[in-house]
Amino acid sequence: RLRTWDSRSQVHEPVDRNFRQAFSELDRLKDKLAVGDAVIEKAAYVYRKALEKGLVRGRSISALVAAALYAACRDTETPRTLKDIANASNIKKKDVARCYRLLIRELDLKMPVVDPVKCVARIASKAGLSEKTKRKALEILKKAEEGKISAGKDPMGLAAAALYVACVMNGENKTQKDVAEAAGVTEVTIRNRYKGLKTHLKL
Amino acid sequence: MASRYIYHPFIKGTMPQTKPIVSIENVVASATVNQTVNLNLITQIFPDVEYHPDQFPGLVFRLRSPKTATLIFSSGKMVCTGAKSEKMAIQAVKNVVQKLKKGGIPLENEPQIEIQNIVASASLGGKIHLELAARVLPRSMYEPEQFPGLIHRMLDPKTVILLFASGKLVCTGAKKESEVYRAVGNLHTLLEEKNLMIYEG
DNA sequence: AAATTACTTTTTAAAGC
DNA sequence: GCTTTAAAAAGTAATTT
Repeated sequence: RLRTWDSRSQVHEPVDRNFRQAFSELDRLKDKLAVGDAVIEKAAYVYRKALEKGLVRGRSISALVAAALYAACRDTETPRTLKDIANASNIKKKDVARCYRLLIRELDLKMPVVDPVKCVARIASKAGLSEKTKRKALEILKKAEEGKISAGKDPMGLAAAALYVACVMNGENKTQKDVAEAAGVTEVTIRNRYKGLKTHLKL
Repeated sequence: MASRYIYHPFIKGTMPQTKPIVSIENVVASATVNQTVNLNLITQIFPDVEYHPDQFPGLVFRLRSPKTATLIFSSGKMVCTGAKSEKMAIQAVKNVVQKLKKGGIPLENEPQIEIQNIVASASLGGKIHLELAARVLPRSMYEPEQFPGLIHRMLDPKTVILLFASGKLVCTGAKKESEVYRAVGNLHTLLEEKNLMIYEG
């Protein structure tokens, strides 16, 4: 599928040379992150817009490709974290985040806010939690969102805390550390979110 | 919190639901004495200064009052940070130059001073629906995984405001204190117009 | 598990790498 | 781009007690 872009890149302009490098990078990340063609196509579209706007000038192509891919994941609601993209691309999370914000600013992109509900499935499968616990966590999360406790908080931390509470309620033998590691947050964050859930939702 | 200011938007008799409380937190000023300066000589006369030329070309000259840190370069240009008002920033630079003169550093000119940036914090009287604000406010970004506040770029006055769910905010980029008050007032009005504020207590 | 310290974001100038 | 300086906001994190 990337062959159409490759053939377009046959014309030897500096821009096409940049494209080829970006596309091969995207193709490599596609397998590492196991994302679909639609996500890669969106990432390529975003990258092209960035190139047209001259945002690549003086910047790492790899970092911008990674940022474009993260933007595509966010836009398509594909659950990939900044850390996932950073690890797959060997670029510091801080740099991917910086380039991502640049793309949002300069290309006037509007991204949906990460939904904690979508984080639940990933954490639950990584930690090996039951369907019942997952469903309970979703209920807890919905009450939390209604209660306006979510604003400004890391969606992963919220989802992890909801799952931990659900584990306790269902008697699943999972420690805070188990859930924290699966979510990529610390136990302290789970404890802090747990406090909020406990007080505001009377759990 | 040095200079505290309470914003009064009820100019035409329309009483707002809250009055923002603004505090100027940091003022950055640049200055020049229009002549080169021997930084090593300053280090000899003022043993408390920090100067590591291999790390950074500027010398750090700290004042206890006004509590500021001034970077001095061999070109005679300076950057003063930490002041709580435009006036304090200007006075700080004058104090630094005066101390250098009294210490025996040959300076002939008065410093030319320019305010470059003002950082302020403020509290609007209610909580904010950040998620909704992210969708309706132009030039705004809200990424809770990266930072808890919404980043809004205001065109006039040209400033950047970090808005938090608590209704507190940080305004930066202003070059005059009056621009800070105008920016906060503009955002407050905008948030109320678009029903993005939540007044509870 | 509470406290402390420290880092994330934004802004701005300076001289040099 | 980076380096250094200051400052606030609220969240997350790494250490220490």
